[in-house]
Amino acid sequence: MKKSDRTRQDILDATASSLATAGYTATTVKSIAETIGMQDASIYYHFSSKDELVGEVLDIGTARAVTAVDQALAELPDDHDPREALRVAIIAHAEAVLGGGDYPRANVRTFGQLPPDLTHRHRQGHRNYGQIWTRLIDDGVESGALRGDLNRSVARLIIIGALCWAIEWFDGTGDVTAADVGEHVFQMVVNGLSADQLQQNAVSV
Amino acid sequence: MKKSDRTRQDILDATASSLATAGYTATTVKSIAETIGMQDASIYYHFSSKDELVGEVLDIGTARAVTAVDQALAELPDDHDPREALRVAIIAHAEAVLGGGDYPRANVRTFGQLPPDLTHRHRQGHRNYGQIWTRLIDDGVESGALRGDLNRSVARLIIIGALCWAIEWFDGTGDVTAADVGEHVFQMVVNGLSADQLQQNAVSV
DNA sequence: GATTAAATCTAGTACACACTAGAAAAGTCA
DNA sequence: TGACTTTTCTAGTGTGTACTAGATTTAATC
Repeated sequence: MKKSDRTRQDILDATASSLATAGYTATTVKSIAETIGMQDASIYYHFSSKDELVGEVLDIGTARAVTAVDQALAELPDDHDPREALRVAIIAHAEAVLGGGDYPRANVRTFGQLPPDLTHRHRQGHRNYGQIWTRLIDDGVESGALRGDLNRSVARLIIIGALCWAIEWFDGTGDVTAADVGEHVFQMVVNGLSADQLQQNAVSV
Repeated sequence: MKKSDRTRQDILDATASSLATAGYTATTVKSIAETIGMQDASIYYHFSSKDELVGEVLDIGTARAVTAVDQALAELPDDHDPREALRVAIIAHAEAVLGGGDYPRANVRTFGQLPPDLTHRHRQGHRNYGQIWTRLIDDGVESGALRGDLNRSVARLIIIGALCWAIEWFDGTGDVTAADVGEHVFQMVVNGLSADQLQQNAVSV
């Protein structure tokens, strides 16, 4: 019983790592098995198919990202500015996906590469995650902190997109951290790049 | 001579379409051949390998995106505001990648799914494209129109990322157009979401 | 230590893929 | 029409993939 759990975890970890760096297609059952020193057939004692294994990795990734953002928001004071909530959520997302473990990275990295079944399976998870952001933006607009002349859904997807695409170029080397990327996204989408804007939250990297 | 050119173009078009909607792995030589009513082996009379064919599609896509942005910038008056240049470039990119043909879409859609050889082959093209944006941001900062306290490289990648990721959710249905997406990206990253900001370029969708 | 259960391995199957060789067909032009 | 070229097809090869069946080993229990 114990042995099985440990091996199962090893398989999940190896899969998450491979998905995060190599993508879905390049992540083969054989390569996963090799990483943990097993034969590929042995994987099937623990998981019934590649996609069930991948699906479980992606579920964990979604859960971790949601937890990271929820936790960051929970730590805010009760009377926080809606913009501060957005800032905290953006940075939490950036740290989870860029600086965090392989699971959330696997999730974003393989987005758009998955077979239809897996794509469909995770649509609901993504919707739930999107609702966190919908609420943040709605709060901001309704409180008057954020402008209301833009399409909120488009705005939400642009924020998430800027963050998700960062996985394609951010490598953690250099002196820009995952939190720095989040701070930049916040500065840009909330305060704007324009020099005419307020810069009370200016940051230099 | 004529027949061959037409067939070759059909193959390129079918490949671009498949890459843009299904991605690299799901785009098989057989599926391309089926689309244009041929046997898969016949493709090899026109192209020596799948990756040479895909590479050519991606080259065309890059070229079209570059042309679209360059052309939009060329139409600006000589004394334009650097922010207006950024706006025009962002909208041109959005229209080329979201509303344009399959070739630029194929380029963005397959980014991160390509085998190492193809990735390497297109790195230079992407670098050249990035330089257009580097120049736009540098102009803005040096003229004082854009704030200079942010990392320009990170800012550039965030803008491009917000635009590129839109391909994952934008479908052209509904009443949001590709240009609307571009306008939103501009409004957000330049003027900012914050209600405190200037809204002289406000847009409603 | 013997018996049972859990975990892994060996050795395969079937299939989809990119790609090849050579025959057949279609097109070109005197 | 007939000779020639260009284009496409038929029929395959080899490779890598997910996955299976059954033997074999390792661990747990009495």
